[in-house]
Amino acid sequence: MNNVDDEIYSYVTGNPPKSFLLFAGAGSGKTRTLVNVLEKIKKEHGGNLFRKGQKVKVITFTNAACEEINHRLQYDYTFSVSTIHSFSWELIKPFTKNIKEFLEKKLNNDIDNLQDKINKARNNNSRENYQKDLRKIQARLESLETITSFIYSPTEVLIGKGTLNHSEVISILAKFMKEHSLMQDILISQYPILFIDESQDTQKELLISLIETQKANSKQFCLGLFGDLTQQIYSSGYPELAISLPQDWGRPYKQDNYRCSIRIVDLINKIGKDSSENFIPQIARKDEKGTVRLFILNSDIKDKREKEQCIREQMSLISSDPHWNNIRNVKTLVLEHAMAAKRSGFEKFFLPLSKNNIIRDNLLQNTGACVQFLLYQFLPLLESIQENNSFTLMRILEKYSHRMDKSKIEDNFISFKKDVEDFYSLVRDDNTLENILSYIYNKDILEIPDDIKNGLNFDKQSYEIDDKDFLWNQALKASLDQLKKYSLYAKGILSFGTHQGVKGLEFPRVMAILDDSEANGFLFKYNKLMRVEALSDTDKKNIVSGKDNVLSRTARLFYVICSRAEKSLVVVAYTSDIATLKEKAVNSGWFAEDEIEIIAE
DNA sequence: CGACTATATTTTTTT
DNA sequence: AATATAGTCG
Repeated sequence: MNNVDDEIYSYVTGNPPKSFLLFAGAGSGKTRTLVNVLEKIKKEHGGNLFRKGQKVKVITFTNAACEEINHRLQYDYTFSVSTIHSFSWELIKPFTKNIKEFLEKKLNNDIDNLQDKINKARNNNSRENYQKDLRKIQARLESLETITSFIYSPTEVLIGKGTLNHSEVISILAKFMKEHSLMQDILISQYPILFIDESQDTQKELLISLIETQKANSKQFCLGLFGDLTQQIYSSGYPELAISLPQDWGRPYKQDNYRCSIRIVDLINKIGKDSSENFIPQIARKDEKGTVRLFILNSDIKDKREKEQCIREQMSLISSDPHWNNIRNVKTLVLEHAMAAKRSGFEKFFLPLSKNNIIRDNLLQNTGACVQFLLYQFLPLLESIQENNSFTLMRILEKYSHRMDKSKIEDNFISFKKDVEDFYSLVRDDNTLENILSYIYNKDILEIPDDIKNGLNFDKQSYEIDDKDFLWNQALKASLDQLKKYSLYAKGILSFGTHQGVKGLEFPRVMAILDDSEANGFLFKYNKLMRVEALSDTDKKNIVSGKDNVLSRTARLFYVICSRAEKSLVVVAYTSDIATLKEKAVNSGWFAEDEIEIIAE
């Protein structure tokens, strides 16, 4: 326990308890503090809580964080750790009637808005789209009557089964807590102490309702928010959190950084200062000096992948660290998954499928029948053939192949064996998935999921742009090699990560790639941050009115990615104007002249 | 043709 | 939430 841990412990166990917002920057040991405080609560008050049937609730942003904290608490029953979504769902689940009322209101409201748009639409195509949406909402509204209970399942739209999606679950809890003191009572009687990790990104409406709950029950309820406003990177968060809290809240802060080397702490302090006036600089606690470099390249340079490998090799010399040579030892951060796909060579397979949100989610989470078939049946089968491993091949066929069952009869077995042997010549990395799968389909070697089957036999005349059959058809034109690369990415073996996805993580060597020209989103613009691209009128308006804006938003994301690095960091910036970007990098004090390299061609 | 409007685009979150 | 692009109206 250190000072801040003791301070927080005394807030939580005081009479009355004091709620608090802990400012804990990157690498400051925030989770350590959380765990220390919780362990002391257990030691001193665990028995008391148990007798009252109460627990300390801890809310995290991701499943991964949930698992990490649970592990560090040794899965102790004094605590209940969950993601914000499952927390919300658990609380609202029993109130089917109220959820129905909420949905009725929401859906009617959506219907009115759509009706408005339909009336105003001048374009037939968009009118039809609105009408299509309208019919979906009306169907959902009608199905409400017969629903006896809801399920939380946003990936499958099961009409009539009463499904709720991510944002609905959060909104419903926020609304229930705001309007019904019963909901507040249920919460605080179960969980008199509630800690929220990554509170800077916690949904604004829910955070406000929790703060209101605390105000109304300040004698029996302690709300502890852990976070770092400089690391707010989701737009659903609450940027005004710090200034909106009641005066009687504690505001401890952790200023030390135990993660990053001295030079990196220096860099992130400068970025942080530019992102907000209220930024508190960190103090480096590591002895290591560390290395920071900025490489600037032209946006339309060819072979980005190759250039980036050259940069890794240069970094190995600059930082005297041979691990930089191997991409697997360097966490490479890109803004979007598509950029990782292009750099890793699975874009032909991934890009078409990513146009459909459900397939995309399945691809990124290894879920769904198609993805699981490809990863756990199809690929292992092909790899066993390529590796000439007949033992594994037989094991897979025995487990998954229908023809194996029928092969009890001698004649069947001989023809099956021949079909498999003939298959060998098709199994080449450069052959298309379509060719390989067609053979498997025709000879019934494995049972292929319907969506992939429909993709193989695609012959529709008209279809939507996210039609899953069409997208599978496109994706299957990719080579086996692409699927193999995707499989490595899906299993987390490739060293790529997205800028937002690595929140909370740390890596010895980080390559942060800034490439606006390749990005499809619209929220972040590194070239605006670097003063290369002019600010739009909207940007200027937002800045003048003190609203969150591209510059502050991008600066915070830049802060997050740079602060992941423990030893050394290279920022790879693509731009249309190398000279201006360099000037900004030097003038802002972020990089020294001799830390900047330019790759012209 | 200029003025205006509609649309698409990203990340993360669950059983 | 910001903006480029495609499409439509007068």
